[in-house]
Amino acid sequence: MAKEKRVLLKDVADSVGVSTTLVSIVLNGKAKQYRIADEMVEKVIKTAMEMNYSPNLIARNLRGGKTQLIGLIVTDISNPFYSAIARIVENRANELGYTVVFSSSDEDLDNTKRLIDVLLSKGVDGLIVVPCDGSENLIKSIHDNNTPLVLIDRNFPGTDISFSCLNNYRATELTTRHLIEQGYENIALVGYKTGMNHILDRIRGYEETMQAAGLSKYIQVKKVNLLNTKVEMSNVLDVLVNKKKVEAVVFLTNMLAVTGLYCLKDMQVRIPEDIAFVGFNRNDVFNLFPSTITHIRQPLELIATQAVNILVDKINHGELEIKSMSFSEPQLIFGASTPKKKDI
Amino acid sequence: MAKEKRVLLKDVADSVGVSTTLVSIVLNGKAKQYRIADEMVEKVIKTAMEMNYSPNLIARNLRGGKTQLIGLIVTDISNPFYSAIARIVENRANELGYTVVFSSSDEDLDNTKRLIDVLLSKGVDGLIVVPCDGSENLIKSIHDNNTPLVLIDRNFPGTDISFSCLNNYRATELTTRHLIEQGYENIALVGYKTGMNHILDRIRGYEETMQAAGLSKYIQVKKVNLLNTKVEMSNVLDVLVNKKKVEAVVFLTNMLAVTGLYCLKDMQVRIPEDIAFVGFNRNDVFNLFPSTITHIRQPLELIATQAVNILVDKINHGELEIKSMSFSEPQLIFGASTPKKKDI
DNA sequence: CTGAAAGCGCTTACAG
DNA sequence: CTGAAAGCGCTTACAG
Repeated sequence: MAKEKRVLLKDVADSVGVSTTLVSIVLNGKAKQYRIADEMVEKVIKTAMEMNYSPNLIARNLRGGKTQLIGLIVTDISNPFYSAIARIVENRANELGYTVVFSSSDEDLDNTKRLIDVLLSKGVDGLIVVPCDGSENLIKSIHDNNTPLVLIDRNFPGTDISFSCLNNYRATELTTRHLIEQGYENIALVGYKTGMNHILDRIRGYEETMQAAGLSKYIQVKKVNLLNTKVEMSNVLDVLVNKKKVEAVVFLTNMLAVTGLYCLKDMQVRIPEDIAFVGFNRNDVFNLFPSTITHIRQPLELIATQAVNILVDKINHGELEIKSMSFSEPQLIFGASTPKKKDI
Repeated sequence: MAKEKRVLLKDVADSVGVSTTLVSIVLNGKAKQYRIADEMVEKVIKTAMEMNYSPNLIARNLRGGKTQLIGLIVTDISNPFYSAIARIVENRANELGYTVVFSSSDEDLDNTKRLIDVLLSKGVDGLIVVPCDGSENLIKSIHDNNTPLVLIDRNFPGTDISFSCLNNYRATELTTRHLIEQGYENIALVGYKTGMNHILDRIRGYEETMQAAGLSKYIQVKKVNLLNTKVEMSNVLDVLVNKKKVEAVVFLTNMLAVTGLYCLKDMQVRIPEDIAFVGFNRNDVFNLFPSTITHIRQPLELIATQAVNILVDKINHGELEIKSMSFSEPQLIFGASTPKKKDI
């Protein structure tokens, strides 16, 4: 129970009877480069193992300026969508020898700024960020400061900041086209209030597809507030269902879809008998629903893995000037919630 | 776009025209202690602000041996239960000036060992760990090595390792007593295969309460495997419902409860008409269920906050020898899934 | 092939 | 009140 002193490089060196330089070289696999004698290499490694030596990364990092730490800023780690991303980021980062530090911004600009400062002062080698509304200038300044940085899930078009996200336009284009093919015309969209590009792209995908199909007069986009979503969602759906008599509704995020499901249930509106329903991303909740739910599937594995790959490239090869854009393609999963209209 | 050099302590010192010592003292709030002149303090702080100086924590840590980093090892950050804990840990850690590094062990001993090594070599000041089955010796050795360590969610009784977890015995005692009061007798339990104490305690709470009520002959504990839970759950529920004719079933984790809900739905077994149902922890899925679900509520906020508090105490006051045991009390949330038996 | 020494950016006795 | 210097534990030119 005595405070065991940690084994230092010097301890190993003393034990073998050589300099710390030699031990450091051997343990960093540069023996050949320095043409160290084979027996020496063996002896050093053996001793280090026996003494259970592990380098103090802090010291190593102070020297080399690298921590092998990646900072991940999401809006809320307890949101299943982001914790799923976090897990994939973690796995890929581990494979590449990195460890992940995470933080939640709660979609707040000041928080984001503070978190980035904290993470940078902890010495993270780079950042993966889900940017919040209004953070474009902040992110740009970090990027211009030559900090390796990759956006995930959302991006800033027109900047040279790298990102990995869904092809959002395509997601709603696919969805809308599917609904039209199934015979629906009065199709509504439910998103949330934000200036962020991922949502705007999803809205455009819907609007332009409706327009191209000559259904402009049915275009209606409802935006709820992210805060008291439940109340607003009830109101929005009440209008859409009872006043506008929409035939199908598309939700732009997973949380919106789940909330929508609850509200429709409360309103005793049946899916798909009374209204066709399309969600965004899979959710466990869908399992319990009488009919399977049609939804957009994001290739999360790909999106998150790409983000790490791009970031580590930047860190290692100093490819800070190069902008990597990774748009992953969505998949539409057909369920019973969007049957051919005549089938109802 | 030029690589801006980071502002160093020395830069500030040069700018003011004093030594780094002085700047360091002022910026660390020790001006009074060293009786530094007020104008000097003001000038230093002003200059540091203007130059946008932020200390290199790596260097500071190398010197002081502290990183203000906490390592959190859960079984899977993408499991909503653990991501909820992670979020609370994050919040409390931030309040206390710490940042969280997280890792997922996948309930695997070797992973746990590797992750602990990595986190320690990153220089985390302490660890919060959800220990996996068979990790007792590993954890003990870390603890004996005087690394600040707190277990969360699960604990090792009979050791002097601090922990913050639910009063697990009480959870199933409450539940079982409630069911008995509602008039049920043939009550079954579904857990999973593990030697970990939290599940064993929950089983004991059930068994001893059944026994005390003279219902020993009805005691039946089913254990599914965590891997292909779905298939095993179907089989288990088939036996319980169709063969054993149980009147009520209690699930020992949230994932088990949700899976149970799906399986019962597939089997077209109605809740509560055909069987009474008790879940563990709230889940969004419950919202969609025709009747509200009776479930055990863990005070997650308290459990996670306590874990951080205990850990930071250990880190700051070196209270490594003191064992802190925090058992938080469960709450039974009554729902429509466990009505009085005669009401059915 | 191997070692003495400088240096990464801080903090903190120690000296004045 | 203030500064010169040592030291945290490494790595890496530099010298031999």
